[in-house]
Amino acid sequence: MTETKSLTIGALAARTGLSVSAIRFYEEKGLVEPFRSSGGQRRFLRSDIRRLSFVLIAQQLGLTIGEIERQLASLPHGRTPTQADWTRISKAMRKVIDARIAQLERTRDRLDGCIGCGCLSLKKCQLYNPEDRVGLKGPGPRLVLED
Amino acid sequence: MTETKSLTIGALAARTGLSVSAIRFYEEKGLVEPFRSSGGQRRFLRSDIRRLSFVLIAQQLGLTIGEIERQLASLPHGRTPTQADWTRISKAMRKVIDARIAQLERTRDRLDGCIGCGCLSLKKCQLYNPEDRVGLKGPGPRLVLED
DNA sequence: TCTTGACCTCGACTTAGCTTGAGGTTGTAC
DNA sequence: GTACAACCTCAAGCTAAGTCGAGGTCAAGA
Repeated sequence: MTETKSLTIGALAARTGLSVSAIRFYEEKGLVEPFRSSGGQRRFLRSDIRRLSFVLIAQQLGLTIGEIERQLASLPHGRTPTQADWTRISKAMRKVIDARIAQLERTRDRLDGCIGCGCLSLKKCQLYNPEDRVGLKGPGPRLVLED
Repeated sequence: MTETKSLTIGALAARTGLSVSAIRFYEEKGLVEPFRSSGGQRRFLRSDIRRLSFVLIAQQLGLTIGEIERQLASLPHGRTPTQADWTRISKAMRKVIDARIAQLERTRDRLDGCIGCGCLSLKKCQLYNPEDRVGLKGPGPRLVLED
C-alpha cells in the first residue's frame, strides 16, 4: 500500500472532492481515461488528480465540459503532463478569465449609467443592446426600452 | 390603436426580443403577471417591458430565474415601477457584478502564480482551494493537489 | 361573415451536468 | 473462506431554461 501506482475511483473522488458518479460521468465525456483492473474496476493515474482539478477550475470559469475536453485534448492521456503542458493551458485559461472580466466591466459601466439616469426606461440605455443581442432579427429597433 | 394601454404577448415579444414561449415560461415562474382579456388572452402592462428587460440583463450576469424573481419581488406588480425602484435594484445588481469581478480576479491571480511555478502539481497551489470548496466534508486535506 | 394570424393549454422534448437506484461483482480484512 | 465495503453497468430521474407540436379558440380586417 505504500507505493500505490494507481488510484481507485473512490480514492480519486476523495482526492478531488468529486463524487464517484461525477468521475464516471467525466470518463464518459472523455475527460479521463482510466484503465481497468483484472476484475474490471477502474484504475486511475495520479496525474488524473491534476486533470480533474483542472476541470473544476475551468468549470468555475464557466467553461462547458465540451470546451474543457478540447483544452485537455492537447494533453496526452498516457503520460504525466509536463510543466510546459500546464503552462500552455493555464495561459489559455487566463485569456478566458480576462475576457470574462472585461465583459463584466462593460456591463457594470452601463449599469452605472442607468443608476444615474433612472434608466431601464430610456431609449439611449446601452444595457439592452449588449453585444450579442443586437440586430439579430432584421431591421427596426428591438430591445429598445423606451416605455 | 393609438392609445394602447396594454400589450399582447406577441407585442411584448417584439419589444423585448424574447420568444412568446419564453414569456409564457417567465409568467409561470412568477416574473410577470399579466391579466387576461375577456377572451382569455394575456394582456401585459407597458411596465412589463422593463421587467423583462431587467430579466435579460440579470441573466447576462449569471443570475438564475429564482434569483431574479427575488429581486423583482420587491417591485409591485400592479403599478409602474418608479425610478427609485429601479435605482435600488440597479445598485443591488452592481454589487453582484462587483463580486463576480472580484472573484474572477482572485482566480486570475492564483492562475498567474501557477503559470510561473509549474503549478497544478504543487501543494501550495491556491487554485484548488477556491473559496466554496474548502473543508466541506470534515477534517483532513482534500482538494490538495500534490501529485 | 368569414378568414387567418395570433393566441390558448398541455404535454413531450432538448441540452448540460449530474444523481439515484437496482441488481450484480470484486477485493480486502479478519 | 467469508463478510462486506467498494466497485460495476444500465436505466431512469433531476434542475434549469426553454422549445416544439397538437388541437383548439380569439379577434380584426376585407
